[in-house]
Amino acid sequence: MAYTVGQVARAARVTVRTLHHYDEIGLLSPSGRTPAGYRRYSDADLERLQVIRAYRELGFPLEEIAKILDDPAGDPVTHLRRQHELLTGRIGKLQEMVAAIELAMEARRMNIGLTPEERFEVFGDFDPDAHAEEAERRWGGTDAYRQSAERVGRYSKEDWRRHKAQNEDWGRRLAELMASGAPADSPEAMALAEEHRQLISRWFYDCSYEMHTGLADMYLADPRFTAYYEKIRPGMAAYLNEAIHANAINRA
Amino acid sequence: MAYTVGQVARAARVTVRTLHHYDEIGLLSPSGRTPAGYRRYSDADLERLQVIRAYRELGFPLEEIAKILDDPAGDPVTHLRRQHELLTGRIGKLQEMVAAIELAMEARRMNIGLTPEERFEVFGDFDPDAHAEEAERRWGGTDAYRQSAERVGRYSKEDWRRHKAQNEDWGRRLAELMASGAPADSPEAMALAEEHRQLISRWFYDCSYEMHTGLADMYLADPRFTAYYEKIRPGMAAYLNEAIHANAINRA
DNA sequence: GCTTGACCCTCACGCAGCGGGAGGCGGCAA
DNA sequence: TTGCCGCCTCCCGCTGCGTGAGGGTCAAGC
Repeated sequence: MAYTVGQVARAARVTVRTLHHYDEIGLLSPSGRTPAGYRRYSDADLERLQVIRAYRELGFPLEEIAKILDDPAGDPVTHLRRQHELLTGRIGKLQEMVAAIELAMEARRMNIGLTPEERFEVFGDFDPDAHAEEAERRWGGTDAYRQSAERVGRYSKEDWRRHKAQNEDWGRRLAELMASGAPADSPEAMALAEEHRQLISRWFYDCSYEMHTGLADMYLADPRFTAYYEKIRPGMAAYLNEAIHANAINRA
Repeated sequence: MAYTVGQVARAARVTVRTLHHYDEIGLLSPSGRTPAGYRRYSDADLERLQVIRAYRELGFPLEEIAKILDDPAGDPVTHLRRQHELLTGRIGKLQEMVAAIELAMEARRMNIGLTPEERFEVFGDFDPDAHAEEAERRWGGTDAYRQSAERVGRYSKEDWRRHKAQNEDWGRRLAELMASGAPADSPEAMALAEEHRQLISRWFYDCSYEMHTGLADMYLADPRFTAYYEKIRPGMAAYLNEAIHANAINRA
């Protein structure tokens, strides 16, 4: 029923100093003290600390947390609800960042240049002003980028050439399969989808089925990726998309 | 090709002051200056800043970022890959937090007391020592909790009584349906699952179909929730779980 | 009753990562 | 040449603690 600083600290995964600090600034003062001056925390204090920790974890400054907590309208359910919303929002933001990184990776893999703006888009909101201002040189430096094989990093030119050859070979076979009239969910198409996935995994990053379907959708959504595949053979972007999805479902 | 601080700041969504700071500590020094002393950033500087921002966003201290960036083995793909891993890891952590919050919400709704440990479990890793130390009073204070209706916050006793009545009525009807032998994916069962979802939404928090299936799984995984339903009628936890899933699939 | 080790207390300084302002020069459009 | 915006260099301030120093306390075991 009554806990010492140390106990509270361990339970709440914070340091004793942090509790001292919260006491100092009046955010969480223990409801009692022993004759010797030791802090004694009650269950209610623990509950308050829990809420504090949750908001902190979500990036709230202590002062604001104090305000929220002292708001008379702030019952526990309200906090939980708000935290739930904030969390799902943050998850969404992180997923966008993941998508942006996957885009960057695929752009490298396919040697597609990104605009400066896109390279910063990872961080969410986009200032339309900055966008407009930089729009002029949007397609300026990209062509130089598009040609440089060193962009993929530590791979040697030889490595890069081999990857490119494998990739082109794969593309040829997929084009042939399409020409043969095999449906996108045929075993042969799925096999080529799987090969595509493993090509990525071998050369770039571990590509799960989930990621793979994400990439597939990107190929349809982003005109540059679409163009990449359409240039190999018209209809290939959609065909590949379907084959990748079929493959993912089949393997799951 | 050469940008001023202001331009870079706007593009990268940071303040000029931040760029000054990065220059001061040598993390990102512009590759040139004008005769007047104005900082001039090159494309390479921008690219470096992009990587810096990404790691910062992931919570890395500047010093560590400097180390990572000056690591000769650190090519761009390595960074992207690492960032991708870190991001998915963080998403996982946040999803656990979401699950913990949903657990807390449902525990409140069903008037099930949580142990102090669980209430802090939101924050990930659990110290087994602290756990052992507190295990004694694990079931101590819970009974008092279990009885207090005020725990749900700002609802009046009257509100709470009404929710309880609705809830019990719903439980009775589900039990009757089970007794009638209707399968868990029958329209009637799905209707009751939907009612369950709306009961939650009306009284506590907006419950999406996705959340609802998450709750359903929790009912099976957590013995306290299971017990809650089994006490109404044996087999109800599994039955409800199936009905909720069927309902979610049907509405999607 | 006494020691011992873990735990608690109160200062008090330090640090990261900037924010924000003062005071002043530079660039360029009208 | 005037005005205005943007750039420069100090430099002080803030948050949220970390990390001692220096010293009391409590429960256990002898």
